[in-house]
Amino acid sequence: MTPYVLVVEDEDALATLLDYNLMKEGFRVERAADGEEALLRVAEEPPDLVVLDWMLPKVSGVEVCRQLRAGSETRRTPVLMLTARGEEADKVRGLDTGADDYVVKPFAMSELVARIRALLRRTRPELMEERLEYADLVLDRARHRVTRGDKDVHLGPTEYRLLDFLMQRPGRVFSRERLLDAVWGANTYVEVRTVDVHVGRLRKALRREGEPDLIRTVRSAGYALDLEG
Amino acid sequence: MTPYVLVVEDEDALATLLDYNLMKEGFRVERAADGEEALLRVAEEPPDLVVLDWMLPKVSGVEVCRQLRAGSETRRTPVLMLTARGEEADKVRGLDTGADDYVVKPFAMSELVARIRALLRRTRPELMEERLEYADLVLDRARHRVTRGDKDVHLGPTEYRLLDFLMQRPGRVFSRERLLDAVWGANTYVEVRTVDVHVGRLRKALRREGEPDLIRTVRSAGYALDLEG
DNA sequence: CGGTCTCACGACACTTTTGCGACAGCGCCG
DNA sequence: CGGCGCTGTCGCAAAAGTGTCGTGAGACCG
Repeated sequence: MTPYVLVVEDEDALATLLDYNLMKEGFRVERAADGEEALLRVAEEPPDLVVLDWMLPKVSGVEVCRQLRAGSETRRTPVLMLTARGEEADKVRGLDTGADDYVVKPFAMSELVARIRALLRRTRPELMEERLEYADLVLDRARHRVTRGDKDVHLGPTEYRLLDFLMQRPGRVFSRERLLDAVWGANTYVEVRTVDVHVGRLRKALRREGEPDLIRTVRSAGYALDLEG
Repeated sequence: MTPYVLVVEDEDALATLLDYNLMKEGFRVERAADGEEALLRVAEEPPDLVVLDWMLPKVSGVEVCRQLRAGSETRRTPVLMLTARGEEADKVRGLDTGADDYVVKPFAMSELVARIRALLRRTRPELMEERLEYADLVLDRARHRVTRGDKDVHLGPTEYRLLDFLMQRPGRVFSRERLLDAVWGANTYVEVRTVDVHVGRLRKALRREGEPDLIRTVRSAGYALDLEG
């Protein structure tokens, strides 16, 4: 979980307010003060959703949006536009910009949050799911609790996030690099092999006598959550 | 309980009176002196109910009400209008604009409180629940009393509110930030770690020889009311 | 069937996060 | 006033979790 939202807004006070409130709502937030910085950050780590001010220094919101649509990694990243009252609201509505939704300033924070939630639910339902299941494994995000066949499994924070990520796409193989990005965050500097260690720990925690191993190692490729080790 | 009521009233004496009385009745109260401030506060933290003066500087009560109805988060927030005597004719329109109830100034405080209670009971029954239970824990809101297995538990005001909040969703994990918002109020500036201290105090107060700890710590995530520490 | 590569795993030193006792400040009440 | 109950902050020690390394077992390849 912890969807990653990039807030692109030049007005500092508003950016801070957004940051604070979205953080509070359980999102991971990064900020960019202009279009240029926004594109840099997106390149660093593609966000799950972008909140984009219409008017921006250097590269305008519309242009940022266009470029997002051009990138293969970000083509489907939902964009929520912030527009001032009279400001070209019709154009945004017209959707020529490629924004998926918009709110008009000034807006209620609660409305913004609701719209963000709605967008994410539409585009990335697995991020919003309260409960992930695979085989006899259950991960309950609200309770922050993992069980395997009714028995509680205790995980450290990192193993928990790792499992959460793997459970979003069971069966799929992820490279160590991909896992580092997803679980540790894009700009953390950690040995790649550290992933092995945590996968090992997760395996151990998930291990049940007689039950099959749920994590599959794909030699020289990565790991996957999968019946049949 | 501790429903959060936003009082929007420009006349200072009346606002203070309302604040004082509602507080006394067990509500958490915030004040806004005009429509603009009201909308800001609502954006910060959506209240459980709004007491709204009909006549307001900057943005009128009707307009505030209309905007509340526009926000998806606040669409269902009950609004209680305060109208002056001469504004009788406007009563109907007040209800047209989406207010859920109204009282005519001057009014008896007890009537206002009764109407607030009625509205909340209708819209947010879980907030008005008289009695919360979990395991052998009982929190009686009417008596403002907590017992664990027949034995009285003494709590300070903060621990009481904290427990009340946790008991509304047992098992769920709340971050320290979320708890600060819910228990201390959204715009109070208190160290995050203070939550730990109060959780600690609550734990101690709830502790019974031989019984399990009812509060679960989730490392790097928060706390939950839960059997099975 | 060796030579490589890759991975699992235990050990360990280091960080981060929590629990807790101590303490000073505050508002209230007799 | 002076005590009392409550609060918020500190600092420290314990607990829990983290990242790196070395070793050895197995997998893959020609």
